[in-house]
Amino acid sequence: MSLTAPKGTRDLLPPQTGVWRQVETCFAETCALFQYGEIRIPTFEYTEVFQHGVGDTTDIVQKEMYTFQDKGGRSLTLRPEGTAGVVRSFIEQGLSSRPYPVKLFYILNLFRYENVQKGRYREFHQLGLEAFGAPGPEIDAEVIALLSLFFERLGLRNICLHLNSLGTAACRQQYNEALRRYYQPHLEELCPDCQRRFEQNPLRLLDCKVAHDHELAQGAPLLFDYLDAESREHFDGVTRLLERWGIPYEIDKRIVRGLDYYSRTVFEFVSENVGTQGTICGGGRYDSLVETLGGQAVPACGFAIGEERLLMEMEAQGVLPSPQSPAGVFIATAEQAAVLPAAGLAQALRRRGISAAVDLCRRSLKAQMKYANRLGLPFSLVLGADELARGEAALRSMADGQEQPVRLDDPDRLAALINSAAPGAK
RNA sequence: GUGGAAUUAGCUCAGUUGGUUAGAGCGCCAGAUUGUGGCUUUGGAGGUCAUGGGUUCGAUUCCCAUAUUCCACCCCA
Repeated sequence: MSLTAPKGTRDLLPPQTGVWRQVETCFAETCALFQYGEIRIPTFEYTEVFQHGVGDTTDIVQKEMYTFQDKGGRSLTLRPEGTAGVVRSFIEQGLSSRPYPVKLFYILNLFRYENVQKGRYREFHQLGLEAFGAPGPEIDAEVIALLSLFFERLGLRNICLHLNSLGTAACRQQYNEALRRYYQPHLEELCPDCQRRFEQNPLRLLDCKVAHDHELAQGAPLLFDYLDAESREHFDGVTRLLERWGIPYEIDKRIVRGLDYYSRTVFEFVSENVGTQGTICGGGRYDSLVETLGGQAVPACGFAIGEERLLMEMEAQGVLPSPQSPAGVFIATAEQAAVLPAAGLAQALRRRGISAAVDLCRRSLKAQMKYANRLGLPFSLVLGADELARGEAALRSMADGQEQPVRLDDPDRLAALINSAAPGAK
């Protein structure tokens, strides 16, 4: 038996989990400010949901899915992304009968069978949202405004917003043909990857890092020139709003997004601090996905933030919230006779919302004090024979060692005392 | 799927040009302090030297394979 977590997965332990929770809480609160509600969906779906939703030709479906048969012979897949499952739920639950737009956010763990590198794991986490039923550019811009506010609340700076439009499926197809016409004479010179891209996804040709191919891409036709009038108008609508809010953006004609379902607006937030996987957030509009998966034609828009990458960026910028020391009190017992009163007092304090712990290892008073110190608790409460005889305990401030007697029969007062001093605890 | 580097205590790392009981710092437990943490000091626990083969009188050390970690390609968050 191998006692290691499977490749590409990892354990998250306290106090690190507290940092994650703070980031997730901040996201949920920001979403609530824009009136999004949380959706929770299954960890696995029928495999077709992703085949049709993400697209049969994508890398995700072709080589990255954790697919298995259950005992009933059904083909199931651990979710490699959130959108397809949310759209499946939108259709199945009849959410199109809710008032539009339907605004949903999620915090999910996802699974992709890939080789591990910086900012990429086999199980990873995304903070994301989807908005259904709003056809205009206003929702695209608002979703970006939400992201902008979220990053601001986390204290992040200088995450570059890259913006592009892929147009409709029709003009993208025209453009793909134009690209092929442009590259056809040079087919032999292209790197093997690009020869494959030429067949499968010509848009990716623009993205190649090989020097020669990169040069060639400079002269390639621009997708912008193939946008229909409505897509142009839509795109202008997005940028107009971003400018109104003072949100900086950069038009990046190379961003393409890997998933088949995007149309018109696509965007990324990119950082230089996350290795070569610098995309912290990717999103855009997907007007035909609901229909593709068997629902009505409902336009939609969304994004996903890579939580691991977001945390890396926060660390690089030095804005990671420090893990919080526990608040509350450790009730130390100097005598066996104090164990029962200590247990009673601990529960009385907890009822009053004060975090309290007692010795569970039957250790010496000294060892108990050491324990309380190591946990970083602001207070300990010492119960011994002398104090018990007087109906008291000694409340000790761990920061300065000052002690004061407190009544054992007045937990309300004790709770108030601890609460009033707690905010100062580091 | 491909390529590079790495793997010694819970953590960060020394080390053995192949030789008997493998070390340090931090952390953990306990004592010095018979009712009190942090500083100091003393001691203790904790390692099949990633796993499996091979070479050798002898392998933690050399060789091969595998696993895992880190980084990169593809691609994505």
